Amino acid sequence: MLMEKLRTHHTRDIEPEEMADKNVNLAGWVHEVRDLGGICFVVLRDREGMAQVTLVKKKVDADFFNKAKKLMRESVISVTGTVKPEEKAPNGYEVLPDDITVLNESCTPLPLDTTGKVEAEMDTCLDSRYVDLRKPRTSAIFKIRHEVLKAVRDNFTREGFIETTTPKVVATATEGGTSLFPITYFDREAFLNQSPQLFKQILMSGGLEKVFEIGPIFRAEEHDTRRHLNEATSIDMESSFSDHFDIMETLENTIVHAYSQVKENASQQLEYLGIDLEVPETPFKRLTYSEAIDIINQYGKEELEWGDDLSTLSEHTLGEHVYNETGAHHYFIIDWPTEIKPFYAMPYEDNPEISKTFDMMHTRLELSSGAQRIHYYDMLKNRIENQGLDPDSFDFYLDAFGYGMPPHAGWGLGCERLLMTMLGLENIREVVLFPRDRRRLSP
RNA sequence: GUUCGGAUAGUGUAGUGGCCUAUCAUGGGGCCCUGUCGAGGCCUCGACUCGGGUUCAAAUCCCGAUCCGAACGCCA
Repeated sequence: MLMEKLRTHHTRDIEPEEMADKNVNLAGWVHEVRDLGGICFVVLRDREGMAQVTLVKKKVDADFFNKAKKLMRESVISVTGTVKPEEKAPNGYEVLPDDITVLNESCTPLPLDTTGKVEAEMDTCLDSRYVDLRKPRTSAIFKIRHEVLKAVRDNFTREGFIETTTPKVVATATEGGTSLFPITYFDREAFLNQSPQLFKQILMSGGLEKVFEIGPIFRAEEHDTRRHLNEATSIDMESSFSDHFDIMETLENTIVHAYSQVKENASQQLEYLGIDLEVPETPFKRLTYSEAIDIINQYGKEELEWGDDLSTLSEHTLGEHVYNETGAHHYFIIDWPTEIKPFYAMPYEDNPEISKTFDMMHTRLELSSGAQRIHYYDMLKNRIENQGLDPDSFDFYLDAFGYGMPPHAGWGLGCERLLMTMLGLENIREVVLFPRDRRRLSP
């Protein structure tokens, strides 16, 4: 049998009135079988939706009827039949089958229920992702993820950025701080890269002017929360002849475009998830770090001093305060103390205690951080030394600053955090097909 | 890593010392049923994480292990 005969249409392609009495081939999984005695409904599910296949006992061959009602849930089938508009059927039509071919029978019992009658815990779902993904709710998340990534690419492209890919296997623990995963690279030690940061800056020296990258980042931190992954997807950009305020606008535009494209192109998926998506309004509120500390000290349960990093609790205090004041989830914290930001952050010329940096927050979570970068060789080398790092291990990076590095700025945005906040999901693992966390290495 | 909580059929659960031959739902098998859409009715199958201990008696109490969840911490 030729493969194209297995399917002529997806379930959603069928227009009941236009296609009445037409012959179609559907292919997919047996979602459910409802045997009422004299009539039997087989619900076929494909990626796009579901179709009801109806068999009337009196009108079809007895063997065919008995075979259909014994179909196992989640077996893969192909159905040849005619379209019949039918008000009583779920999508306004049903298919009266001439033949049902079992392409591959499913075992029983299933590792989890795909129909939504019985919930499964996340661990169960992740262990059996191949079945979990057949739940319309789960696959909706990944269709939306696709729309987000597509929108992000669209937005960068229309703003004149070019897409790049940089190495994920790197020679040195480039930035200190976070732990890296060591690997063996032939006879040498290497690491999985924690961020494309240094490479995208080198590309500014390379004259590409505006670049972006969407790719994996790896962090060997033993964190154990619902918002951390050890392998995540980072949306990164770097832009020459720009300062931090310029790229904050790009970030706002990226977020807004992602939201509006999802709203436009994934309405069915949003419905599955029960989400009425609100596109955020720009500009996002800009709060200085000093103002943030004042708010936390005034409204929070802890005292922070200027120069402290924000704790989880204080992020929540701040996020809730901003939401109550503005009704918006997204906001910026700008002008951070230079000391608590990475070595490449550019200090203000008139006040080097603070830097041209920002974090972009969602009510309970940091989504992005960015900065204008230091583009002067000597200044950068000093900052590396001041932070207790060895400038020699940064040669491949520092060299790029000696031969015409333009002023530039950039940010990194966590793809998964963007998605989880967009969809109001509690656990970041829900938006990753095969999440890597402290404990999970397979599937 | 710290603190707290949990582990019962394939899945999700009820069950705080004897009434457990373990509840309910879903699912599998069987029977009935012509319009279901979480179809319905009847029958049936299928489980107490592991190892010690206390007790006449442990799913239940205690100790240890393993695994899981939540908050925090860590996260240039």
